[in-house]
Amino acid sequence: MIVATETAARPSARERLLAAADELFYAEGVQTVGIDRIIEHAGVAKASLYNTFGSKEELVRAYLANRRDRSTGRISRAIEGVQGPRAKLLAIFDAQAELAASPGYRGCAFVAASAEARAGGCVEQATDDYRAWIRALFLDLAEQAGADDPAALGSQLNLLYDGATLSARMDRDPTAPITAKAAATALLDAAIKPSGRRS
Amino acid sequence: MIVATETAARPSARERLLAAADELFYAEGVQTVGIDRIIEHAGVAKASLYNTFGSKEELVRAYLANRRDRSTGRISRAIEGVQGPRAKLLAIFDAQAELAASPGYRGCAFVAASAEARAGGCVEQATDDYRAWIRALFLDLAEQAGADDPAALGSQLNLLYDGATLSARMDRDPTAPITAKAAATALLDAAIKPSGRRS
DNA sequence: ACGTGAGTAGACAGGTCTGTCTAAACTCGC
DNA sequence: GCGAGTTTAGACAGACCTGTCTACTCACGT
Repeated sequence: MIVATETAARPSARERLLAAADELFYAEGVQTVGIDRIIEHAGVAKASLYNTFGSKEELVRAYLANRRDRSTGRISRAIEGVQGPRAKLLAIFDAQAELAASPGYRGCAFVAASAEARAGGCVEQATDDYRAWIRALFLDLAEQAGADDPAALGSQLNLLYDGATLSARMDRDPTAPITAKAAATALLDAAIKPSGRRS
Repeated sequence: MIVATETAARPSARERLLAAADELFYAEGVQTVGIDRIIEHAGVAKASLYNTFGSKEELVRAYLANRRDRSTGRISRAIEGVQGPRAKLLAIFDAQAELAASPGYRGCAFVAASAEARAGGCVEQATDDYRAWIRALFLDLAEQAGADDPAALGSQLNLLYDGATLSARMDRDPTAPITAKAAATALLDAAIKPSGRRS
């Protein structure tokens, strides 16, 4: 088994391909960007791509898996230093605001990929995985926060999160997560009856 | 000028092309569906398409304009029989719920088209028009409802509306607008201080 | 020095796409 | 009937796409 040069001096062909795919697929769309653009941007030969991934679809799958890991990792990191479920929930929107304000932001990669892919393909599966993770996170934190109806609160906050994603993309408005956070605050206040101690 | 057969017995070639484009573009995507599929589904010759619209891009533009007119018309109809701005705002979500539960629903056509098109094209312009109309509607009703901060409330409700659109599509969950309506109710209660009369 | 294996450049096949063009068929007022 | 304009079917051009294949280069362990 040859596992050398994994994190060697210069990035391997696989890493350069993944980096190029991430950049181009996200910026212009999975369907729009062709293989030739990818390999040109990565600086590798076409045969290297097909030796490494086997097909474009497999490259798309790897691109989405990479996006999922980075997104869930970013959110996890954003809330891990925050104390209390209520503050954690609001910190999710702060992290989203920071992301939406970063240059080159074009909305959720899964929404874009899903709009281009046909139903039932590998894109749909990756999308379902990613969205299930976020949904579970909102539900978990809503339970921890002591909501009267955690499922309802979690869904509502998730809706705000999705809406901010969509608006930031479609309206090119990086302040959408800020608006969502304000609405989330109001929903939290309404959904959590203070049981003894005040905020 | 020849303007006969506008609404004659059998639909004109233009109408059949538009109907075919609406069905196929919405179901499978603007980029994915080719000219040949459109003309086959419409039952017209390729030359008729290019004589009528001139290019595929122009057909896409007509498709989106048609979608916009039907969407804004549907929303206008849904709220025109409802008394009071608060009830009108909630009726928007009822209309959305009905739409999301209809067979073949695949989310917002503009979101899908925007994900496929390149930035700056005619799709972006049509999308901006449509979204500006909805944004103005939410702002107008929030003002009429007497919100303390109409701009904030309008944006927040718009965010819920967008989130429900996205979730209904991505999660294949037609109940998302119902969830959004519940959240909208809570936001309305929090944003409108009762000034004299009760609900 | 040499063989091995990975990477490279690029031609190529087979398919699909948009858009043009030709020639035949059809419609309809007269 | 007839002639003018419209519609039709389909071939075609030119571009682009994915994926395969050949031949060459280069690093490297032994």
